[in-house]
Amino acid sequence: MCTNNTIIISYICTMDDSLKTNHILSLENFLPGQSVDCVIIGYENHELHVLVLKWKNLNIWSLPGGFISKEEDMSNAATRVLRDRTGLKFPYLDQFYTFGNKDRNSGGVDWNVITKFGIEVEGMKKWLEQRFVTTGYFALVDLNECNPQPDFLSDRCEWKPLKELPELILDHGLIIKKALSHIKVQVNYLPIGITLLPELFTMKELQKLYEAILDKELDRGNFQRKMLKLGIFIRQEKQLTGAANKAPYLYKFDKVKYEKILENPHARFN
Amino acid sequence: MCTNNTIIISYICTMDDSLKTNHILSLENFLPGQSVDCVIIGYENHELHVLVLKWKNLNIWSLPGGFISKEEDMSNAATRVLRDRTGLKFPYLDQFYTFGNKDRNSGGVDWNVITKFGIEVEGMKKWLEQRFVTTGYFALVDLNECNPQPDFLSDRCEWKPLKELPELILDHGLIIKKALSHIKVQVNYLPIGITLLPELFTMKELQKLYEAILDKELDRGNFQRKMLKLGIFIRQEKQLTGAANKAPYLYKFDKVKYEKILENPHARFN
DNA sequence: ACAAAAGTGTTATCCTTACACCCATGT
DNA sequence: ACATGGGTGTAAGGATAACACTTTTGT
Repeated sequence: MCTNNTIIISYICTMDDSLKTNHILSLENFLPGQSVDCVIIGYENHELHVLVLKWKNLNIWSLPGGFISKEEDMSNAATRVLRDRTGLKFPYLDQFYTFGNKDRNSGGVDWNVITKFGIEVEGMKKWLEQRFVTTGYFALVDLNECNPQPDFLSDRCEWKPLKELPELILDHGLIIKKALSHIKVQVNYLPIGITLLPELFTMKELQKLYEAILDKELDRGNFQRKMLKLGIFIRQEKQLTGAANKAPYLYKFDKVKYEKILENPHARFN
Repeated sequence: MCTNNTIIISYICTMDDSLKTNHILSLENFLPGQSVDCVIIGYENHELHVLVLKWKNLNIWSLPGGFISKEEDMSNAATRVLRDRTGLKFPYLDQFYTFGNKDRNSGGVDWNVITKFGIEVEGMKKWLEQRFVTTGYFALVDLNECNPQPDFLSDRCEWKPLKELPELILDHGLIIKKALSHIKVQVNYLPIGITLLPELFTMKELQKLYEAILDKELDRGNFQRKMLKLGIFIRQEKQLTGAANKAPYLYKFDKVKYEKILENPHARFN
């Protein structure tokens, strides 16, 4: 049982080195009935995107998630999931809500499907069928720095724009909604731009990002003035767009000043 | 084993009637390694208070908490704990954070003390010693409407002002801190006044409440104007204080208008 | 009369909003 | 020349902050 489990668990959960050497990996090494799910958010083409998994040979989609080793902090489990799916080392990641409804993961999924995945682990099906309480984490990432990797249940790991999200298993759709509304409410306290945009960006791009998060249009001139007044931007030379208009400036963040300003409430967008 | 457990569990967890009739109550009926803790907040004498428990015959203090039945939603467990400790039927209660550090409840407590409590349940000590992930809920209540009741571990259940909190077990101090900072950040979206103050109150009292939550002083005149402009107050006749000054008006909330205003951001206090 | 606290007023300053205007660029 | 979108300007209205003035009440 151990050898088999060791293989599987290395899929479920790429352990930290410290955990690897100290423990035999098997389902008993995880907290029963507890999991983490990650809403990994990126931004491209003026739209927010979420990273989702498609299950092997099936038209079933889910959020990336994982179990919590008895030897690790819960936040570590979330970091692990995020790292395994994206390759990112120092992501922005935070907890936003814990989903504990009794029936949240009963029904909707026939766990017999895992037998088709070539997974033969003693107790695996029973493990997956038990009642789970899951804690939702959200990550803000630069989509272009990610290298999406499917997990042991899935054959695809893809960015989907919010408006084209497939139907997701269980309450994963609700989990995404909750993450987005959390980000919307907390927008003034989160490092939105610095995590979701590439190193260099235009004010227009930053504005479109805020518009996507707040789900409403903002005035161009006012946005620019408000943002620049924060004093956390470094203006670069002009961009040579080749478009039929004035070339916009490129900006990058003054990371030191950004850190300071996040501690206290700053520019407000309502 | 069952009879004994049934008695104990009725202390740990006053079940809903629906649960009572359907299940034999024993430790196996609870989610292992998962709990809820409640930061129950009241307001009196210009200070925020938290409801805490003192363990039987010991100088050990903790937050009221409980376990989650396999047959109930997690939020129901929190409501149950709150109801059992305060008698309140329709409290304002919300989740704010889940604490999942590996070592959060290892060390610090010698669970052998429970043998002194006259509790003899098979596996009880082991149950309490396992690693727990706990979800924090906060409640905003009218302190005068509460009827504090100790649980099976405690002989006292008391309101303590924030500045006179005793040392608490495990990470319960941290849990309170996190709850307070959550309330501070969310203050404009929470029904602060309507839950924490009695039916009738003066503007001065409301101001002192906001000052306690925000931990800073506010200008009297500006506070009054800002609040009243919200249009959610009904002015009553003057109060006959007997103090050597002009008698202040009493107010009560217009609950219908209050509901509406909480949905959208309203008056801001920073 | 006086102190104390309520209720209300005043003013300068800042922020927000909704536009308008000019500038640079490629077709 | 002209359309397109960037950068900046402006003026009205609202919100904020600091403080002053008046009113009520018990001693």
